[in-house]
Parts: sequence; structure tokens; C-alpha cells
Amino acid sequence: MSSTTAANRERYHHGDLRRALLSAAGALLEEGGAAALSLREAARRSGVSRTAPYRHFPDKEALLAALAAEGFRQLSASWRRAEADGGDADARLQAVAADYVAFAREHPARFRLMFGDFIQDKDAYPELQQAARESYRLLQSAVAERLSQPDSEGCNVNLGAIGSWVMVHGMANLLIDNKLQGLEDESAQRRLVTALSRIFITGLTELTRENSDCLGVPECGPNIRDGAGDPT
Amino acid sequence: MSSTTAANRERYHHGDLRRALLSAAGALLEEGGAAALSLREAARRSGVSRTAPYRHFPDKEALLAALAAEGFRQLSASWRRAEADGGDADARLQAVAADYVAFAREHPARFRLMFGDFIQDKDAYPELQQAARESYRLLQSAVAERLSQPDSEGCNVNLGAIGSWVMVHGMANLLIDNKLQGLEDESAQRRLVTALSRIFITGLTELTRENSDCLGVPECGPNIRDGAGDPT
DNA sequence: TGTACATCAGTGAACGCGCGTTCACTGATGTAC
DNA sequence: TGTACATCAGTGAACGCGCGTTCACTGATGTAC
Repeated sequence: MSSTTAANRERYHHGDLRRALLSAAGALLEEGGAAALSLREAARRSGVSRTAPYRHFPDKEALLAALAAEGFRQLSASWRRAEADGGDADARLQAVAADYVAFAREHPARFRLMFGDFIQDKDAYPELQQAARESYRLLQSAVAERLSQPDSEGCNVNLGAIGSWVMVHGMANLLIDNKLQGLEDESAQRRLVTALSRIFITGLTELTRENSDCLGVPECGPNIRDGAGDPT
Repeated sequence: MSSTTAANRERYHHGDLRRALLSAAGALLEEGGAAALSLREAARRSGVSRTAPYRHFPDKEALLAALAAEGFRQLSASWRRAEADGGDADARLQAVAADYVAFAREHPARFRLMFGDFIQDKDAYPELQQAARESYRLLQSAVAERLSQPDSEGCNVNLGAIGSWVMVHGMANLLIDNKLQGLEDESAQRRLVTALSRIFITGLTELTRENSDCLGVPECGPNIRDGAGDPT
């Protein structure tokens, strides 16, 4: 990587500055979080002047949005990989939950960027919208598949998906903020996420089996606009 | 408030600058989040020179820690109020869950400050440690009481408390980051938190009743040092 | 195959901003005698 | 009750920092003829 950078630095035209900036910005994110990420430093690390990034991103927020979109795509990719690995519906849902938490632990700053309030108007970034939507779709389908098993037939998928999301999201956040003692190693974390997932599915089944009762919860989902059918 | 400020501004000695700074900083937090909070602006709003805050806080982080501690005390207070209101153990646990989420929604920036990574070494602030510990203690005792009811006797309290925390924390975070669509009004949010709580307790009961089985999860708790017995 | 020219992707100087923190200082307060 | 004096809680100037962004510019690239 450093040899490539050196080679490119010789030339006036960088070659693929956009990608280089995303990679440098990603490294900054890992090192010091979103607060420590600056366009100037990303440019510096890409061996380019301070103002060069403006040829590729209209402003800083656009770069943040691109990084967040990358994150969603990574998450989706890891879920698709797990899906390809096979296993029954139960194991697959557990893998989805574990991957969510693992992603947060491995890329905490990225995770915060994806779910936090760093980007003001997300509507302005259709790439980000779409990547986020796709991730939720995968989560939802894993839940739906699990709930279509004989033992929990007819359970409310909407509530199941939201509840699963709430659960993994809560655990991911507590973990990356280092709030949980006694769960430092990965296997302990995995056992917790597995246990919570089992408990949740069991409770959901018990309370909503065969009548799709939603326990009074209104229809809800992720707050992501569907850019495909957007009339604007 | 403005009259008090005006009156105090006349005097050389402020009267209670520490409290004034905390209040101004709290307002800044509400307005623009922790990123928009600066010592200089808090001083300005307290009608005092830029350097005056250093008479009351060694540095900016100490002020952040004091704000976070305030937050935990508010949360604990609202839980004690609910406890005093009576109700059965089930209703009380639901109130605890609903209050957690309501607190986050009403004070999102405070909530992020309390649980995020803004303060580097939390060990340096025993007041904060203690306030956080007390909050978790209250949450845990509400869970313990609920699990001591006949229908779920012998369930694992440790797992119940962690799971409940994960659940309300996940929902709080998704809500303040505006990730949930169709749950804009408070009553919908309350119905969701109630439903998830019921589902969780039902599942936990089903899986761990009368044998205190922990489903392979190691003993764990909040990552808060006990400052009381600290030998240093 | 050579060349004029439009377009693209960089540069470098500059603007204007707010921040945390240190330092030597001074006005106000309260306490010991 | 009066006063000397230590301590406390402010002030104001200054340091040094990094940031996002605009602007007029120029070197490199590729394409039409």
C-alpha cells in the first residue's frame, strides 16, 4: 500500500483518489472516531493537497455518507456469506445477530457513523439509503424465515424484526461503549447474544403464535426512504 | 433566570458559578449535542470571562463528567418516583423500561453523553461512577422483584437485568437516532417497549424457570468500578 | 498519425472561525486577633 | 468593633492549534478532426 502511494505521489494525477480518500478516512475513523476525521488529514494521507478532495466530494458530509454506505455494504456482505454457509433457519438468525454485534465490535467508529447523528440530511445520499435498506431487508428475511418454522408459525414478523434489531443494537452499543463487564472475550459475547436471541424468539412465539397478534404495537420499520420509487 | 443572571453579572463574585455553568452547559447540550458544547460558550452564557470556569472544573472533561452524573441522578430519581407510585412488580418493571426510553427521548444529548465515549477515563470521576452504579442497581432490583413473582420464580436475575438493559438501551438508541419509522408518538413507543419487555420476560421465564439456568452466559454486569471500597 | 482544444484533476494561498488552556494579575471576601 | 492579611474567585491578554471552504490557477489527459 505504501509503495502504491509513493508511486502515485510522483504523478500529478493520482489514479484513484476517491478510493484513496475513503481508505484514509476509514483509517482515521478507526484511530480516533468520527470526531477525529478531517478532510485535510485524509488528503494529507493520500499524498495530495488539502483542496483536492473537493474534486470528489462536495463537502465533508458527503465523504461521511460514503463511509457509512460502505459500512452497510460490508454488513450485508457478511450476512450473505453466512447465508451461503447454510444451516437451519434458527442457526442462521443467530448468525445474523452475532454478525451484527461482531461488526460493531470490529468497527466501532464505523458503526457509530452508520447509526449516529453525524449526517444531517440522509435523504441527500441515495447510495446510503439504499445500502441501509438492503441491510434491514436481510435482517428481516432471516427473522421471517425463522418465524416460518413449524414451532413458531404465524408469529408477527414485523414485531420480530424490530425486536431482534433492538436487541442486537442494544448489545452492540453497550459493548462498544465498554459498558459490560465480564464479557470481554468474543465467545462470552457470542453466548450472550445467542441467549438473548433464543429468549426473544421463545417469548415472541409464546405470545403471538398462530394469531399474528402484534401486542398493540403499530406497524413500524426502519426509517429509510425508498429511493427507487422516489418521484423527485 | 435572566433576571438572576443580570443581577449576578453586576457583582464580581458570581454567587454560584458552578451551578450556572452546569445549567448553561446543559442547555448547550440540548441545543447542539456534546460536539457543540464548549467551555467558552458556557462561560459566555453565565456572564463570566472565558477562564472563570477553571476555578470550578480542572478541564472540559470534568464538566462533561458532572453533566453525565447529573443525568444518572435524574434517571434514578424518576425511577424512585415510579417506585413510590406503587403498582405490582410487573407494572413497575414496565415503568422502569418506559422511563429509560423516555429519558433518552427527552434528553438525547445527555443520554449520549452518559453512555457514549466522550469521557476518556471514567475512573477519574467517582461521582459519575457512583451515580451510574446506583442507576443500574435500581434497574436490577426492579427486574429481581419481577422475577421473584410466582410465575417466574427462580429465573436468572443476572441474565434478566442484562437482557432488560440491552433491550431498553437498543430501543432508546434507535429512537434518538430516528431510525424507527411509525413510532413517532410517545404512546406507540410505549406500546413497543411494553411489548418487548413482556416478550423478554416470557421467554426468560420459559427457558430458565426453576433452575436458574444462565444459558451459558458468564456472570456479567455493568462496567462500573466500585469507588467506595477503592484502596487508592 | 498529428494536432488543436475542451475538460478534468490537481495546486497553493488565503479567509475566517472557534477552541482549550496558561499566565500574571486584581478585586472581593472572610477570618484571627 | 476595627484592622491586617490570607485566600478565594474572578479578569484579560495571549499562545498555538486545526479545521472547512473558496478562489483563481495550471498541469495532464483524451478526443474530434
